[in-house]
Amino acid sequence: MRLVIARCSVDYAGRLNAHLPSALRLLIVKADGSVLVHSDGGSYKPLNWMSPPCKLAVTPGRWVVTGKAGETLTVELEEIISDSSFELGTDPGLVKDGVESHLQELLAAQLTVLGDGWRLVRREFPTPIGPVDLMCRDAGGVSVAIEVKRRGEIDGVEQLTRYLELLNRDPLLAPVQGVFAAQEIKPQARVLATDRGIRCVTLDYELMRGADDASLRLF
Amino acid sequence: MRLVIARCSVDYAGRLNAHLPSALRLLIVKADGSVLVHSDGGSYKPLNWMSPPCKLAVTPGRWVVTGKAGETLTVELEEIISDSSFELGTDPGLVKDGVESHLQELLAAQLTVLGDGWRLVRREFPTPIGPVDLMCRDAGGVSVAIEVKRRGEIDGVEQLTRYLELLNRDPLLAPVQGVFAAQEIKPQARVLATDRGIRCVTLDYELMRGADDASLRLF
DNA sequence: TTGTTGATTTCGCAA
DNA sequence: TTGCGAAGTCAACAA
Repeated sequence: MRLVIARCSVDYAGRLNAHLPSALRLLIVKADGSVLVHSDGGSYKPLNWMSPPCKLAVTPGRWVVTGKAGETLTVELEEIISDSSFELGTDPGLVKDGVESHLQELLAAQLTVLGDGWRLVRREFPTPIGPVDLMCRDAGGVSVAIEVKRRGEIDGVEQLTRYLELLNRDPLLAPVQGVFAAQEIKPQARVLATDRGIRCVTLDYELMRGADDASLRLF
Repeated sequence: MRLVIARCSVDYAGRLNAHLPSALRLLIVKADGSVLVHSDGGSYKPLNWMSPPCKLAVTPGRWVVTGKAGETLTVELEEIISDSSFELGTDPGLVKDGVESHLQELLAAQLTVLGDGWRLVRREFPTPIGPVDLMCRDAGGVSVAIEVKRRGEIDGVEQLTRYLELLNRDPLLAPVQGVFAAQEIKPQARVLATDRGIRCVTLDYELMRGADDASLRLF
């Protein structure tokens, strides 16, 4: 990894064109040849960058990075303040806990959140257009397809609608009800879901995780 | 901006929990207090990070960064290889060209691309499920809702279909026709749109920008 | 290889 | 401030 602090201007030409006027910035060249241009603010996103795979051509005062699809990042170096390189080696990688799949697990184990007497048919119930997160039957034996999201937006409602349309063609399952379950449901998504007869349920992750821990402690 | 190369392990606790085992990494502390943990590969996204606004508490061998919502990033420093700081100043920022909003502007100013006698009712025409990019009336006074995309895919057709369904419930507007306009329209999107009676129009960005420049030169 | 979906998404615009 | 849609989205996983 090479770190350069330099006064530079940058141009990108690819899907769009973008230009950065001259200023002091941090340039990072990673082991795979990818280049990041960072300012001293903003978020984790660089001002400009080139993703791997790409090729870096260095000439005095100018770097030209060319990507797989022919897009180019051109860095004009005007003044180099600092230039250093380090061998970091490969990274063991990130371990995550608490994403959608976890939410799905918890809900599958706590169907009483949705109603008494519900039972799980299966998780990741397969359909020709993709898997339904949870397939259940309610106390009356009616099929219910559940879409689980961390944040419920319109796309998720569309997704569930497509599943329901398909599932309702199967006489062994029909009629199939829909439940849209998320930690947070956007107003527009709620309007669309309600308009289509889909029930919306807000999930409390901390509460569900707590209930899960409590049930584990009983054994 | 402070750059540290160090052997470290990192823990994040917020919306989710994430852990990074010990390894050599680049740590960036920006002027606004935000922290980025980068490995020597991957993309421009850090392995772990804390976005501003946040507060950094430094003790020997340990950094604790606390975010606005109480989430924390904890870095355990085991061995520091390099540690340097730089004053970069504020960045003039990025200039972009070629994104959807620009395409929408150009089309609004050049409705003749779609047909003679068309007039613009308004851009970003509001509906309960989101704004329609362009609302127009054709030469015969018939309402037309236009969805503008850089790349036309199925999602865009679905979006326009939702708008049309809603708009056609309004007796003051109905019947409302649909136009799907994009620089590039995927075959599947074209098939779906055509099947639903939506007209597809491919936009030539360079040509439209040229026409725009030409019209400006007349004044 | 191609497509789909999730993300600590981030970013920008408009109400 | 808040909400919503786009992004040079990226990245993981399945077909």
